[in-house]
Amino acid sequence: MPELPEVETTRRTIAPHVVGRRIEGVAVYDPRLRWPVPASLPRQLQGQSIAAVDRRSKYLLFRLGAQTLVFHFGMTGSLRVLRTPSPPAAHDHVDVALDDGAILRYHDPRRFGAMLLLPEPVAEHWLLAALGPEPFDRSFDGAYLWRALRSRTAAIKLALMDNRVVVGVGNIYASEALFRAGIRPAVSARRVSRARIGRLVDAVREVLAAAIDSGGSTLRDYVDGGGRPGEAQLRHFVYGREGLPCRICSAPIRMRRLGARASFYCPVCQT
DNA sequence: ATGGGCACCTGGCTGC
DNA sequence: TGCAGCCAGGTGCCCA
Repeated sequence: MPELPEVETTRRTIAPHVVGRRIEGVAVYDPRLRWPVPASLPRQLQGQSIAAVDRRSKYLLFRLGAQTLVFHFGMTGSLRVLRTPSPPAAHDHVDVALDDGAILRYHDPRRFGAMLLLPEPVAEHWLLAALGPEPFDRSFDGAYLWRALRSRTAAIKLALMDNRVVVGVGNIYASEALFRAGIRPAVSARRVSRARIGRLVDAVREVLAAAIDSGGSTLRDYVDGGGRPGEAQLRHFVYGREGLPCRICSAPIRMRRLGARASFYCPVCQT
């Protein structure tokens, strides 16, 4: 599901509806997520006001003051704002009712997602504490990535998807960024030259920024805070395009598995 | 510390 | 039409 662009698009589409609002009540229809939604959560959330909606990695953070309501969407999670109430459907897990009548509804068929209420500073919670830099942060540059990868023997694509190296890059955008940088996904990370690592930093930023501009990628489940699908999947150069002609050189796109994840590349544009 | 593989769960698609 | 098998955007955890 959601990689950084999808979580960020959700954040942007939801924030105008929820910032400054007070939580009237919470209904949990099915607490079975990656970690069970605590029975005490509705009582703890009731009456709290949402000061801001932030994102860290693929986590969405609703700042409540002393606590933060944290969502992770796993593979199939989505969060949307309902302006007019409707009865919960299959896989709708939680409704958060706001003081203006809007409903924040969490939907997650595969239930790999999470909903947690954590004390501030939430950045120090073990789930977030070991995360690497944000891709748009200044600290994520060629020098940093070179240092982070120079001793890593794993495939460059797997290293790029390692949250300790850089956050937010999942299976779609790892393939897309490596295509843009001209690097084959299976190459050992430490064997990629310093110059190409620099190009990869730019490629990661460009790919993620373009996907955010397109409202994220919708392969199956993803919708933004308004319930709308994204369009970034229409602009993928390699992901999901095995056998189709490369958009640059027309060579057939190839697929191979790395760490059990499908990885797509152009055998001509990437070396 | 790093790497590899599995597990968690549901639904959609393919091929027999 | 039915059904088994495979696959899917993530990541925590176990073992080498």
